[in-house]
Amino acid sequence: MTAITGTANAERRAELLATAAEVFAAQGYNATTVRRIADEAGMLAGSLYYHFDSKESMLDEILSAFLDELWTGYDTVLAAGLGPREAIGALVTQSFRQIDRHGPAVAIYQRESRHLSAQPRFAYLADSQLKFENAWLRTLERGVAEGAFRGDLDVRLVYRFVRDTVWVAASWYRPGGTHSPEEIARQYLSMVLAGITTKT
Amino acid sequence: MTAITGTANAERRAELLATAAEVFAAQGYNATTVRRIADEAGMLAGSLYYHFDSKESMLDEILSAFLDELWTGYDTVLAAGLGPREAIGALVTQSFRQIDRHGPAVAIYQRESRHLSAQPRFAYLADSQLKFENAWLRTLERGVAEGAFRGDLDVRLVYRFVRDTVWVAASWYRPGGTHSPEEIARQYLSMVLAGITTKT
Amino acid sequence: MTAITGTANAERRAELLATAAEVFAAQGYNATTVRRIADEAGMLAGSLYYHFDSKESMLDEILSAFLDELWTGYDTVLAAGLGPREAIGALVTQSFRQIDRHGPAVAIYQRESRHLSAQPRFAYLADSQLKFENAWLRTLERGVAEGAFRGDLDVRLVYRFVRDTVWVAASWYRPGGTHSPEEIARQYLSMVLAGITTKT
Amino acid sequence: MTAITGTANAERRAELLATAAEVFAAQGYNATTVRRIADEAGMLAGSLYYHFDSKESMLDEILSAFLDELWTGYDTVLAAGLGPREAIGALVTQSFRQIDRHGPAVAIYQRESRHLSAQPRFAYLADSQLKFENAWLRTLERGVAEGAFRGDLDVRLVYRFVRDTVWVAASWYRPGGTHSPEEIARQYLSMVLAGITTKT
DNA sequence: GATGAATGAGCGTTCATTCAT
DNA sequence: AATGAATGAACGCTCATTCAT
Repeated sequence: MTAITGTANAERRAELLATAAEVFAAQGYNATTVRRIADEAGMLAGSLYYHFDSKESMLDEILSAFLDELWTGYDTVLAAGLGPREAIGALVTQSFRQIDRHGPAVAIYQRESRHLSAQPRFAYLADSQLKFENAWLRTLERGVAEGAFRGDLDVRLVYRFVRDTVWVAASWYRPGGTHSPEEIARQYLSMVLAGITTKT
Repeated sequence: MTAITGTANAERRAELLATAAEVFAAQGYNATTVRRIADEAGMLAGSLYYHFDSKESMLDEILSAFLDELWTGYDTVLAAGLGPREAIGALVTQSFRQIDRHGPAVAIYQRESRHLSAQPRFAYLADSQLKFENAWLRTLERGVAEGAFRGDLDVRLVYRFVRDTVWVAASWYRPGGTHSPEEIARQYLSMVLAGITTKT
Repeated sequence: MTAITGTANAERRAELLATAAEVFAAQGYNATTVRRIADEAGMLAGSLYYHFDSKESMLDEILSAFLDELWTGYDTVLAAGLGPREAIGALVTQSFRQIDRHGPAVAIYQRESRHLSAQPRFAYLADSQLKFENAWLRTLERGVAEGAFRGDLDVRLVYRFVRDTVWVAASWYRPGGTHSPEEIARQYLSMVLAGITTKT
Repeated sequence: MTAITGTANAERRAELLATAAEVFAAQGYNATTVRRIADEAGMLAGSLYYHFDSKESMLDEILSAFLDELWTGYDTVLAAGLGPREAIGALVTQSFRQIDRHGPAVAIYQRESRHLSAQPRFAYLADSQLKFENAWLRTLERGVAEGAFRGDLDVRLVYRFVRDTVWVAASWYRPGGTHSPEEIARQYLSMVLAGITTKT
């Protein structure tokens, strides 16, 4: 009984969060009213507070759930002991899969994370950002050291170039379109890798 | 005397707009209160309305001034009759110069233009966007036709790749840093062009 | 249960509108603050917006409800096929009844209708005004043609005279005073009719 | 020198007050902005404060100047020792002349005096109102006592009837129209007097 | 006498949130 | 679980007023 209710409860929460994420992504967090989310979910604004503490806690759950999944994928890649080129390829592909599966969350993250990370509650965004930066920078530096990547470029610039190149796609990518995430990843990689690898 | 006053007036407006642009860029347009802009400018909220009609008209002036300058530069490049590679290079360099000079405006444009362009007042954003897309797509297609650029990639994907790659830089670029806009443009171009040009 | 709630809801709206009408009538629409209405209703200003879209929509509801009732009464009189003297008498009596029942609305109408009717939302005020004028003028002209009313007076002047004479009473009439609306109508009529009817 | 300046000064004040009165009459006192008056006078809002202490003091001057003139005329009539019928006639004619000469002031008085008279500064409005009421009531009562006016009507009702009948005309009367104030007075009187005098 | 720029109080309105039912 | 009604803080904006120039 309790288990069933708990599951039903969890499902309802997930549904509501998915709805909220879509609206946040479409209109921006600040510009989204709680009433709008409730409308979309077929209830009144006040009723959402039975399920969630606040508008902010909805945002929090959306972003942390996304980051949890993201890091599960990334950590697997990083632990696989791949060479620099393959590692970069795997990370990019992972990223496009996340964009495909968590499009709204990615879009929210892109738009809001900078100013959110100043708040204690969202400090984990800054942590994640740092961990992310470290993972990429180390992989790139390893590639330069091994002679796989060009050494004449500022590594931080390359990092930002690759990072932005990938994540910004969330602003136009729509699931179910012409290209699968893997196909987009393939084309992106063929450009990006050509730009940063040494000529052989 | 009148000339001096006129100039002083125009300077004050420009100062206030620069202040507003910085705050809009840092916090987002919606999240920025008119009181915050006034604080930053050392006056009271109501006083801003002596200089501007509304918060929205400040945004309007910031964005249209930016786009005017941008297109002055772009039109010069596009009318110069350059080859595809050189044209892309010149456009990218122009863009980084704009980021250097109008950083906040670029950041605001990135964040807000999608939903703003639905309003009649900001229809020019959609027009600009279209003109921009045409300029880039034609240059890229010309490059493919002439054999300068790779023909195995989706041209729209390449367009988005290059476009985002450049403009997203506004989100981290700070004037007066280690690299000049021209240096950043040079490094970006050496990556981007390697990714899209045919191997010779 | 739903019916009770629906009724309660409608009653609350009506109460709030009556409160608003009194304040509007006492201080003028523009000079009345939403906070004042809310005070009078025992709530906070923002709470009124749960019930109404705007201050203007309160005004709109007050005026259109009044005009609806007014025309219900007038149309009945006009359709009854009375002679000119009896028709004028019935219209005046109807008017005093409206003043008795909708005193504040009448006062608001007197004070605000001229400038309101320029706004599209309140165009119905101008329509009503025109219909009103037509009804009175035709009745008066019929009376002149039939020899019941004096022909030596400017009919439009007579119209204004009678119209103002009646409606201005709303500015001093208070329900529950010494005279009933019917008694006031009787005395008014005995003056007005003596002034405009031919001597027999 | 001082005299000339003083006169020029007084003329400028009078011009500005006339302008203000027209705007107050057309839009209502509260709805009129100081800036609007200044626009109409060809200056900036702040400049009016060289001539007047405040918006309220403009209103004050307009109303008290009007009442001063009104009472000059009324007092002459009341001191002339006329019979009730002639006295009423002379007062009504005086009133229409005031409407003709001080239309805007009369309109402002009609619209604003009730709520203004609660303020100490405008207590003279209530005084004037009282004096006015006394003059009319005594004249009417004298007429009833002498058998000139009907005794079967409530005198206060008759007073309000005649008073409103006259003053409300300010809301539609425009100087220079078809009828002169004397002609309007004549027609009004022929109706009003027929309504209140005894049949002979 | 008049201007230009600012003040400061207050306005209509929005919205996240609360809570009795 | 959800509703209906309300709160209270904040927002964009207006406007009478001030004052150095």
